[in-house]
Amino acid sequence: MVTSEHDESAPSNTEGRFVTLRDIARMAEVSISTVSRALAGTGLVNKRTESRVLRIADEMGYRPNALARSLATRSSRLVGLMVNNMVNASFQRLAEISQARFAAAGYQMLLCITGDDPGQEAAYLSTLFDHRIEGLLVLPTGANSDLIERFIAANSAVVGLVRSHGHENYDSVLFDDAFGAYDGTRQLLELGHRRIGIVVGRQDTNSGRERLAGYKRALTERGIAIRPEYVHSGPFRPEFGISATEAIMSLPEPPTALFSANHEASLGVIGQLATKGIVIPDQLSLLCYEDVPWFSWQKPAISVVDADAEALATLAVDLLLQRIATGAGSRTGRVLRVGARIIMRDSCTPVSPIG
Amino acid sequence: MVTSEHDESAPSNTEGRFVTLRDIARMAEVSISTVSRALAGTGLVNKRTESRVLRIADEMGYRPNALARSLATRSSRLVGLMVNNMVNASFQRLAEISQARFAAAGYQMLLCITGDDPGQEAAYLSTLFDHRIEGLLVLPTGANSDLIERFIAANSAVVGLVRSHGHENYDSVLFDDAFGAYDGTRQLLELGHRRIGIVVGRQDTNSGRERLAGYKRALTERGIAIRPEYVHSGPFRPEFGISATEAIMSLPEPPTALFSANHEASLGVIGQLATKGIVIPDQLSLLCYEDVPWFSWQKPAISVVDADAEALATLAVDLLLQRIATGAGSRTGRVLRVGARIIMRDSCTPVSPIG
DNA sequence: CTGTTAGCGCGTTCAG
DNA sequence: CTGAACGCGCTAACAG
Repeated sequence: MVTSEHDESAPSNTEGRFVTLRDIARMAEVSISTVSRALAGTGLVNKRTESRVLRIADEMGYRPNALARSLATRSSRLVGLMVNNMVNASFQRLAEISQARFAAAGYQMLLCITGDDPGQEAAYLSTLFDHRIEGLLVLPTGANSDLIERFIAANSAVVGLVRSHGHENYDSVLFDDAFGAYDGTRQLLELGHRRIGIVVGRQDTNSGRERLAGYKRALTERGIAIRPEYVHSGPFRPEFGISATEAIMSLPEPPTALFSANHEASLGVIGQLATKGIVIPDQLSLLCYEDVPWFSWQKPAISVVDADAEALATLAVDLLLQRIATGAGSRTGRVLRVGARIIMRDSCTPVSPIG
Repeated sequence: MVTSEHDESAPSNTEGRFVTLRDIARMAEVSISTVSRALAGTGLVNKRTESRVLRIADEMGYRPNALARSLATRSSRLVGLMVNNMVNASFQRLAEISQARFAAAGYQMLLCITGDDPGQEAAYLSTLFDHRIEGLLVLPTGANSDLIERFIAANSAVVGLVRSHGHENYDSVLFDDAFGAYDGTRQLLELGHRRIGIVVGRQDTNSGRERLAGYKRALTERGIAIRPEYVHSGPFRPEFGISATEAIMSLPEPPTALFSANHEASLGVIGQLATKGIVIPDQLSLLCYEDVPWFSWQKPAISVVDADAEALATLAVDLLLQRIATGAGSRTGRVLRVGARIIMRDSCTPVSPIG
């Protein structure tokens, strides 16, 4: 009886139709609710019918319709990740880690890549809102705070990443660039360097400002005057690294150490140093910012201040998950910082006594 | 009348509730269907009421519930992207490009990162199925073809990426590694090299096998015997690059050119070459596989056979989109190849006359 | 042009 | 323990 074949078209799932609770209910000769309860494992169902339903569901290849479930439960179990690009090593780790952790927590992740374009960002924020995401991890351009506010108004959790524009209504987790640069500069100081150049990001960015500030603080603390000709701030591009390096190293009195605190420019810095035949670390100690695998395979291996993207990602996801679980709760707008760590390899040495 | 305030709690969207069609309908004093039609821009609505509805919807901050819409229309407008990791440059481009193109076509992308683990892959395939994705871009481990078949059985489009295990039921777009390696080797031959070493991937992978085959074919065509001591195949890890390089370059008669056709190993190859003090390209011409930005900033800049991830991504997405649009249609299981391109920089020179 | 009705697939009362 | 009935928010016939 149970295994009898009905000649009414059996929903054999060969033609674009999906197996639904009703199909199983018919087959098992019980009601939809019973099937639903059995599948949910509520324990409110007769053991024997439960296992029978489960078996039939399995045989029919049943898979719940997440959309329908979301609608009924009013919870989408969807989260959004919105970043600039996927090229930056930090964002890669962010995507990998958050995707894994969200999945483990039963959430699916919608990925959006803005290219740092406010227009794109606005469009994506709307779509994500439409999908009723329960949480948003966002590296904001700053131009769409109103759209972001909409999420928290609708009771979804938001955690900001990497950038903060001051007074948002949600928590943000940022790199502690000020301290990282401070610490990196101090290391150079420890090695005896007194003439330290820096290539840093644009001063209208968080990281650019903070890293420069850290550098200055370290120097000032040691009573060393800031030499304007030693500091170059500019765009996050390799080309800028070239020109800045050229300028700094052509000085009548060039530095003995260079802090390349603009990651994208580092490519140009390293290239230009090689072009000029400046040998590292003998003639110049080099310290970069943000670790990438090839740094450790360079000759000499490049020392870095690593921004620790893993830590940031982990913290951000945990925060978001917790926020989702506990409800919006307190909208403090805290700013958390994840510390940088210094990885000393072979590109920095004590300043030579004659230097 | 229209603007009168009802004392029943107005849905002012300040408390986690979302504005629905019904809210607008009440406010505009029309039926839900009229609102739906007005918002959909069907033109089946009186111009004046349409604009009024639109205005009210806007004022109330209405945003359609994508989940409910999906359920009603039986189309989720969701697609899935499933890859190994996000570190590989090819996958980054894949993610960026596909996300952008899908978004432009009105699809949202669910990202899944498998870590090349069949277990993870299986879990993700199920979740994606549950979400009723309309299309899937997948770099398959090969262990879950049954789960992938389920998608095409359910009439969703599938396009395979990078790997093919032979006889799948869906189209795949792969890199033309055999030709890329063949072409790269030929370039080296053109430069006069006759002793050419190769460091390549594991022979139980598609790319590993094909690249080695391409290398061999180029040599054979020129009547040059394959020297076993010149070919090293192994894992996709920098460490392997080190040992392979060490072995090859310690040979009594080392090659005059080295083809590092295992991208991950290239880091180690380059590092080890530097360690041994082998100067490129004077003592050895070096050709790598898969371009990354830092190759062009090395001194000398590294020549590469670039696998052209953009082309692959673009083609794959187009294929999938088209497949979604036209329905499953022919399930030919075609295998498309995107050609590699050679980017000659400074790491290869003609073999020296004395060499 | 508009309103009424009927689902989409599922969870969740509320009675039995 | 089980089934009937309702609703999630929206689209899609079907009448008027």
